[in-house]
Amino acid sequence: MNVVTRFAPSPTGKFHAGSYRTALFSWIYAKQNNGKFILRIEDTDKERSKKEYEENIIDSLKWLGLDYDSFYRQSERTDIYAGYIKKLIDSGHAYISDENIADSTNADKSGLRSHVIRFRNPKCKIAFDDIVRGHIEFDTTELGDFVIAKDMNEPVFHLTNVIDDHDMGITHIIRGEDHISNTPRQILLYRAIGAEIPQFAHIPLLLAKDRSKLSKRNGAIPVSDYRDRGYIREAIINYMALLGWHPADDREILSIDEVIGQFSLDRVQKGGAIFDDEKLSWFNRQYMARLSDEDFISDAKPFLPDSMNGMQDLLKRALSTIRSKVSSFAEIAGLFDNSADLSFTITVPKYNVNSLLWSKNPDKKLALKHLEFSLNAIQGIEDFTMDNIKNAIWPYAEANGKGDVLWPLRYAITGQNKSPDPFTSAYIVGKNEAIKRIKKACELLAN
RNA sequence: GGCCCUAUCGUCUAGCCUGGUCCAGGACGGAGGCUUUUCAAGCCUUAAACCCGGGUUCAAAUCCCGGUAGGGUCACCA
Repeated sequence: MNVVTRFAPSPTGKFHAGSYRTALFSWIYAKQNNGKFILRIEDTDKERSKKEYEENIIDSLKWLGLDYDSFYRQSERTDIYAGYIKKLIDSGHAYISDENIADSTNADKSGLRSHVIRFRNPKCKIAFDDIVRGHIEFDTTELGDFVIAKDMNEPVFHLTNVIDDHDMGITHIIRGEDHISNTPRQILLYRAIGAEIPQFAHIPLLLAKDRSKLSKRNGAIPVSDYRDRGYIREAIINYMALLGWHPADDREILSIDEVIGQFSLDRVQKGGAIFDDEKLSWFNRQYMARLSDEDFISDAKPFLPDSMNGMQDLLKRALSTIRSKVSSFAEIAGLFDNSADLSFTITVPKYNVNSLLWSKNPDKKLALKHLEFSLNAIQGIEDFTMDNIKNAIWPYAEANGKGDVLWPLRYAITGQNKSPDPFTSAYIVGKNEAIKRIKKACELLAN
């Protein structure tokens, strides 16, 4: 069988994790079976559908690399639906119904039509076998004669969804669990139009922290925000794939190809999963760590503040520190802000003399003596590398007390309680600047 | 409320089909420790779960029944 899956969002909000995971599973399933993946914008609700949301969905899909083979927009298919509605009425499956608007239970009665097209419900038992949940049965009696169109040119979700899935040859409908209860009436519709019923796979919902359905108002962060914050797309895909699915072994870092290779709808979880931003962040860090220095710098470039322009050398010297401090590219800028970990590389630190003293042994003379040693050692280094700096000072520090020697040195260079170690810090600022700063600290201590 | 779905550490999950190898494994997060005596990262260690009650069985996280809890859905939205 030639597998065809689809992702059918309504453009009524930004593309967030909930719908993204649904799209991802559909996409993976299509790829894995050498099938086709279709994007269909379900914009039949003219009130709530917005072009900007459609663009956000398309952009996000593109950024993530979820490519589709065909693209449709329901608002452009009105004629097709009208044809089906006519057939349904002619065959007696549907009828034009007189509505008593006053009796409607609908809270908002504005916009209600006096005539509407309803499906003639045969009121029977419907059963289907869901790929992830197994056998599910419903009695459609309570559904009544549900509305399938407001008029010939304004069909409603259930109808357009069924017609399109049939028309586009969708073989597997992979969608959220919230659609389970829509399935029986859609099956009724498939039968009425004489269509084959596709396979259903209802995947569990993504939940907010309070275990309710993830939604815009409920902690759902748009995928485009992650892009803007400098997340790596593979990290997002990897993490999302693991929400509701798990490979047979214990590995968690999986490439997209590995996920496609191992994915199976049978192994999809039945219970909903809470989206955990911290774990996503960990995944992103893992993927950042795998980047070469060159790739890291080029990926980071768009996120660097203007003040970093022309400071490529500094960026390179500080790279190992940056890598250890950051879990997304957008965080790099913050590292160089006032009083942040790397601000000393841009602004010469100001501090109180006493800060130069190791708290467990606050002795000015001792600190001065050790600092003078470090100064000499550093002045004597020809090739100013991190290793050479360390080798020049480390034996002395071990002999004379690491805290006593290293704390004043680090503080002299960085002026901060929290910063990289003294050797790294010296290396990042460079030999001349390091000497300058240590000399200044010595003067302060001498007075 | 009706209908439907679900139920393993705080979170994501493995195991459940084919009962014993599970005093339940991995990962995130937590706690503690190590390190170039500050941070971060890294490494090591550690706490932490089979919703409850009945069965079936020599043996149940795994099978059966009944509760309970959570979620979804009940539109002229999708």
